[in-house]
This record gives sequence, structure tokens and C-alpha cells, in this order.
Amino acid sequence: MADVPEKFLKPYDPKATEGAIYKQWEESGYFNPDKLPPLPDGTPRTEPFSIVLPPPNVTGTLHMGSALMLAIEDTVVRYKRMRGFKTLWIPGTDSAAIATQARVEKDIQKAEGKSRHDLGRDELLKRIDAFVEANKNTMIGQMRAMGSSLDWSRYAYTMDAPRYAAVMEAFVRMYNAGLIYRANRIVNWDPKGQTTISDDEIVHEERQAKLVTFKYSKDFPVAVATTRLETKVGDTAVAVHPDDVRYKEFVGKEYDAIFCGVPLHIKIIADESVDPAFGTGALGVTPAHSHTDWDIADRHNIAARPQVINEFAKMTVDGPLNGKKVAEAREIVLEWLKSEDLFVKEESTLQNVSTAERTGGIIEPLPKLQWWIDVDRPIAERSNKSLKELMRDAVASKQVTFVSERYERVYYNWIDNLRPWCISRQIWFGHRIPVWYKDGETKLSVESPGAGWEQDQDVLDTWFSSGLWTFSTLGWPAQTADLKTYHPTALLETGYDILFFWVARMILMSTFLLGEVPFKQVYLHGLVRDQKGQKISKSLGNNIDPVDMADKYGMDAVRVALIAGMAPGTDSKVSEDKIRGYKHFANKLWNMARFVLSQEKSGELMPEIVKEFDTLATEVTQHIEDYRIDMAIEKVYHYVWDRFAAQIIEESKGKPEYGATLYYLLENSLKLLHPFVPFVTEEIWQSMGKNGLIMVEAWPTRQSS
RNA sequence: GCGCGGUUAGCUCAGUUGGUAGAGCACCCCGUUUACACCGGGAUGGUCGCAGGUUCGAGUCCUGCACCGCGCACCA
Repeated sequence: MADVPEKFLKPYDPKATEGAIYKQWEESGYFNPDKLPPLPDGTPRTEPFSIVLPPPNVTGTLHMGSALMLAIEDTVVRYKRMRGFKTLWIPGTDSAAIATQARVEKDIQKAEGKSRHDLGRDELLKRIDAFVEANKNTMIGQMRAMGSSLDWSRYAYTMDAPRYAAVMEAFVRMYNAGLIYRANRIVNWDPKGQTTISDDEIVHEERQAKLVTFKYSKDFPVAVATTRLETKVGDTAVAVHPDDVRYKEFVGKEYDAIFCGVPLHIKIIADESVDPAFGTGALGVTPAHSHTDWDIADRHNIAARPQVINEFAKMTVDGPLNGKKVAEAREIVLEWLKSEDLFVKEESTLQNVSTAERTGGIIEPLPKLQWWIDVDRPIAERSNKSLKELMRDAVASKQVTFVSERYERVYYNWIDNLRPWCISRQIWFGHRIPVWYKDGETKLSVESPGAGWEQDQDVLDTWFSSGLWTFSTLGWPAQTADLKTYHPTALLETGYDILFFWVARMILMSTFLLGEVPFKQVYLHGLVRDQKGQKISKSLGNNIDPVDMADKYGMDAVRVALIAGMAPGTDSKVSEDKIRGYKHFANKLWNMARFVLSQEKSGELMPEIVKEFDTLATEVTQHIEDYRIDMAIEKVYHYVWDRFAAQIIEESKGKPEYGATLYYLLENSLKLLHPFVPFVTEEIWQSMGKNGLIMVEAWPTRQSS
């Protein structure tokens, strides 16, 4: 009998193992591709494989969603490293401007009873920096605990100096190309967050609403229906469908009325966008407080667009509505209509209310002077294509492919409906817009142009800087060696919920600024839900902390529980039971190693068994190449447990001629398993008297990718 | 309104180019004959949402329908 290391006499203990193993990996320097040695057989690493980590928000701690992301990416990265690629996985964290500022403001309000205005811009930013610094370290610790083989020497933060420089450069180039402009347009105003937000940050909620039919005045010929009576004091037109015979005779006529104390001048117009079947078939046009009405006003050259609601969702008109909140004003108008005998009827209707994703505030569309990105303007240096076309072409030309093809259609659908992107935010934390004003003059400049110049107060949408992530992390705008080697990145792996926010914006930024795609393939994972299929949220209290689970069952078990049974792009479920189940697998491996190590390495390799293993290795490899890592782990799991352990080991008992074959199977199984369960495989590998780390061993198949 | 998923064992889900229905968990029975009780052996359990069609053959392809979920737009 061979000597078995003493530690194998006890069950596998992940807690005693994982920290030390991670330290060894990190100290080896092999997370950094510059320090990565050739494969053990001397094959040099020539082909790069790069991924950027979707930077988690610094506000949070790691949840199961981030754990899934880290598990998937680490599995792919470890596989590619063993396949001989010059493998780079770049870590980072995201400033998440609005979310972070809101969080810190809330903390300060609670602890000191002060608002951001009490502190002032500089002080608030200092407090945020301190908060970010503290949180950052917690999150990095959690990523390490996951076993993530990230190259920490290239760590990036969206608000650090190199990224700041990239954001400024991007703004300047886009401004000079005429893609960024400042204009007074309807924005999505969040009265709760006191800022504009982009179309993608809106969540529609279905609610019951009162649809009221009324007339502006006794002699007004057409009744209109609305759910927002209070905005009617801002109406300047009534639109009907051009083919609607009921109203044809009135089109082009203009009327005056005093509506709830406010003088109105209303023109009746015909517009295709009106649905004759809805309400009375006549639409009161309120250009200042509705996107569609603004567009209708544009089409009919209606200049009058009075704003009647302010940033605090209060009425700004004279008369009885003055200063009232919108909900209150709505009731006042209704009473007034009834008293004036202008009320026709009231019915209940289902309405989609726009709310802000972050704050839950009801969006108030307002005209505001804001910064925008023009997605339709032809760009001379990009063959006169617009940003929209560049985004579309990147996917249509297959330069970017989706692992789940169905997301291509979702992506196109989004592009087709895309409006100008509002990129300015009325908060303090973020990249400040590099535009300066003095005496009516405007100047684009990163630094102050001199005395008397005042910088724009707004900061950029956080997704503006995130859009640069694949290349800002590689040193752009400098033409670094990293940028040449690793861009476009090979794979972008992230949740499908940020397809528009992030994936599309990265394609936009990269195709314009670099003239190339940011990544070749997109792998979208689904949401992690609890065992009942519910979304994991604080209010439900159903969050399972991955680090807690790792304390109980080992991180390898957490990783497998997340990956097994998860199809790309589909929501998956995770439960403590599932994690516990996979803890048994790590222990099984441990005991298999104990048995094999107790045998002599005698006899010849048994060709049938080796051939069977090679077939398995080929199949597993193919699954990983197809990014079906869920199928890969299940296949190797079953081979190892049901075939290798249950049958081959059992048959081998008392038969020394199996020795060499058992060692062959154990070593190669460990390699196949390493990307999925890195800790236990590394621990066993090193206990077998091997030189070096299994992390940089060669993948056990000769199949090319 | 436009679009995308899903519907397979009690539960959660696989099922890759059409070829006799699979796994894990749960449940039930047996087992401590030394790698492992964090285990081993065994059993039960499905007319694959419904209706048509193509085919020698359909969970898989086509058409229609139902229900569940999601995205986008509209919502006056």
C-alpha cells in the first residue's frame, strides 16, 4: 500500500483549504497573462482570450446573481487558461452614480439629519469616496472567496483617474462629431430623485385610473378623454385622426377658452397617430408634458408649449391650481368641470404608469435643457452610418454573436425603438460634463478655461462610462499593448437584464470610438431565483448569501449548485438543499483520491477505459466550447461518480493491474473538473506530490477549439 | 399592439441533427461485506399543455389554440 497523506483520513474541509489555495494561486502571479508560463509541454501561449468582469456596484455586497456571474466567468477563464490561451480576466467595480449617491445621502440623513445641500458638493463627494473605499474592499474580498481568477494588477474602478480620462476623451470626440448636443426636449423627470433618467431606467406599472371625458368650454365642438386632467391647462391643440368623419369639419379651426382659471388657445389638427377608437377619438395635446404630444406639436408647427408642472410635480399656473400637487390638481379640475357643466363622463381604465426604477417615483415628463446623444446622425468617419446603424451592423454582420440567438431579435427591437439618449443627470457624484459657460459663451474643455468660467452642473449617466469599459480598462485612449492584444475582448458575460443598459451601449461606444466591436460573443445569463421561483429581494428576505453558504458547504459546492441546471439566458433557481447536495461531491472526490493514493501505480493503462475517458473529455470540451457549461459539469459529474467511482474503482479492488489506470483517471478527472470546482481539485492535485498548480496544467484533450 | 420564452415524474429542470422518455431532490425498501453513511444497492413514479399536420417513426419539425412568465411600445 502506498502512503496516503494524513489529511485524507478526515472528510474534506473546505474552510481549512480555500483561503490557502487562493493565496497560492494569487502569489503564483498566473492570473496575470504576462506572467503565465507556457503549457507544461512547452507550447507557448500565443492566442489571447480576454473578458472584462461586469463591475458590480460599489453599493452592494455580493448576492447570488453576482456569484453566478463570477462562477460562470471563472469556469470559462480557467478552461481557456488550461487550453493554452493568454488568458486575461479584468476585475473592477462600478460607481453606480445615482444608486451610490442616494445610498450615502440616506445614511447621512439618518445619522446626522443633514441633506446634501447642507453639506455642499465637495463634502458630499468626500463622504461618497470614503463609503466607496470601504465597500470596495469588502466586495473584492468576496470575489476572492469565490475563487475568481481575476488579474488584480489590472483592477479598474469607473471613477479612477484612467477611466476619468477615457470618459472625458469620449465626450470630447462625440461632441466634436456632433453626436452630443444640448437641447430643450422632453425628459423623463423623476421628482423623487430630482434628476432626469433615460428611457431604459423606467419601469411601467399597471394601475387603475379614471378616464374623464369633458369639453374645454361650452362652445368647444369636440369632447376629449384624459386620465391626466391637471395637464389640460397646458393644452395647445386637439388632435383627431385625419379619416375621422366625426371631426373633419373642425380640423384647422382654433378656439379660446378659460379652463380652470387658465386661458387656453386650442387648434384642432389631424394626425395619423390618433386612435379613433380610444375615448372620443380626440386627443388633447399637451406638448410640454407628454413625449407623444411633443412630437405631434413638432409635426404641426405648434410653437406654444407652456410648462404647467414643475420639478417637484406641482402646478405652476395661475388660478386655483397654483402650487397644488398633481394628484390634488386633478381633483380640483374635475370639480370645476362638473360645476361648469363641462363634464361628460368618467370611466375606469387600466393605465401604465411610468416610474423610476431606482426611486419608485412617478415620472413627470417635462421639457428641460439637457445633454443628448444623437443616435440617428450620419457619422462621416464611419461611412456616414449613424450610431443606430453601427449598433445594428455589429450584430447583423456576425462580428458580435449571442450565445442564445433569440436575444439578437430583442436587441434589434430595442434599436428600432431607440430615441435620443439623455446622458445628463442632476446629481453630484459622477463624471462632470466638461462644458463651461461664461457670459452666454460655451466652451468644451476638460480643465477650466480660466477665470469667470463656470462648469456645467450636471454629471454623466453612469452607463456612459460603463459603455467604455472593454477598452477604458485596457488603457484607452492611449494605444497600449494591452489594447492591441486584448481588444476586442473575446466574451462578454452578463445578465440579460442589462442588455440595453450596458451591452448595447458598449457596442455603441466601441464602434464609434474605436471602429471595432467591444467583444465577439455575448453570453447572457438569467436571474437567480429562490426555490419557489421568486425574485430574490430584500423585502422577501429570501436572499441566500453565497459567502455564508460557502462557510457551511464550501465554495466549490456553491459554484456547482449555481452552474448545474442553468441554461444560458434562462432564469435559474438555487436553494440551500441544492448546495448541500454538491458538497457531497467534493467529499466524494476527496475519498476517491484517498483510495487511489492508497494503491500502487502498477500495471499498464487499460486502453478501453482510457478510450472511454477520452470520449467523455471530448464531449465535455464540446459543451464548454458551446458555452453549455451546465451540460459539461453534469456530464463530468456523472462520469466521475457513477462510472469511475461506482464501477471502475469497485472492479479494481484487489486487482493491482488497475493501478496505473486509476491514477490516469484521477489525474485527468481532476483536470476536467478544475474549472468548475477549483479548490478541491487543486488541493488533491498538490497532495498527489505534483509539481506546480493544476490551474496551469494542460486540458486533457487534444481537440482544437 | 409588436416580440420573446415556458408548459416533460410529487418538486426543480435536462433532453444538442426526429429513432424505445432522463437527472437531481423528495418519498419508500434493503444494506455498515474497510475509499467514502457527506455512502452503497434497489423500487415507485410521466397518454412530454390541447388539437391538427408532415413522417415508416414526433417531447423534438409545421399550423392553430389555451394557460403562465418576460421584454418593448402605446396608453390621450
